[in-house]
Amino acid sequence: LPSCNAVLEAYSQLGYPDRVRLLFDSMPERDMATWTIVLTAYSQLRHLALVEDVFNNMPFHDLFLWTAMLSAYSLSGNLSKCEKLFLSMKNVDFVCVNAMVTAYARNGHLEECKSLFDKTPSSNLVLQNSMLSAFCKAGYINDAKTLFDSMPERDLVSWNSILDVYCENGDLQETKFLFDLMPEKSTVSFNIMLAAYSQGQQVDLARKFFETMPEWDLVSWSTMLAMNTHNGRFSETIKCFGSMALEAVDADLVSFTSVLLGCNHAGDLKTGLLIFLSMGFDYGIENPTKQQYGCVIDLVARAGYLEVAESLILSMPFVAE
RNA sequence: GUUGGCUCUGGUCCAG
Repeated sequence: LPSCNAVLEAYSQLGYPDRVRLLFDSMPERDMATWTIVLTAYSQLRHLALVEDVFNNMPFHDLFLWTAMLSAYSLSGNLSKCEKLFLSMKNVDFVCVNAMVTAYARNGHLEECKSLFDKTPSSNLVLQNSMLSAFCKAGYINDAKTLFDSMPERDLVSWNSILDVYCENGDLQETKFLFDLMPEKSTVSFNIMLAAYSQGQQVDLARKFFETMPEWDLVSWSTMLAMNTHNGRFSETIKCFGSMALEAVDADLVSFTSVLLGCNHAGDLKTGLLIFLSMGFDYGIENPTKQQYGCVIDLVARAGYLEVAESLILSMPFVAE
């Protein structure tokens, strides 16, 4: 059973919800861990109905499962259900309180977030990191800095969070200063620094910095794609998209959006269509969003193929506006 | 003496 669960969790982390489902259905016995893994897998899909179904059909509930459910409500924007569940819980621990703190922050309720944080007797590192990130999201730079400075210990997440505060605030100098000061760095740290250059309109510096990065993940590439598109450097966007494939980093919905926007701005119908089709055929992205359909329809229509544009509109999986 | 839950980074259309 533990090994089954481990495989189940691996499928979930790799993003294979279908396999999670298949394995789950075929498992002869299941324990609490099994259910929690499945619930978490579904909640990452943002498919709340499915998650609630699992939760309600559970024979037993424990703290882990409740926390996973809190997180599911939080991710899907159901703050009131989240809060209700939290208040109904008899025992809570740090992980669970932290999930609730994050839920408030994620859904724009900084007051409640801060209040729960302050109310929690002995804070810990993760909780403080969540609060840091909450201040960042709300643009409370000074509160973030005060908290960061007062923390008895800091880990990589703390540093990345405070780095992001200055990056989001558009303070390139301070971001760079902190970045150089960091005791250790991860790809996330590099990605934040890259975003700071990009936000500061320092396209050339960003490009240079990108070259020096120890490794690139999907976020690094997406940041570059978006930057090139925003600055009207369409050929760079396409070049980037090609390099990304060469590095075997699979583009996702976010990175495709930047590329399609680039095609749109450049009025490159041929490339836009190729990319749009490749998204489904080669990358298995079956659910283009309105924004992506919008790019392609715009391109097609501007090129004068009004009938094609019309049939595209009719083929969309949602109602046209 | 590790089978499961929480914290950090990317596109933001539409609307206004």
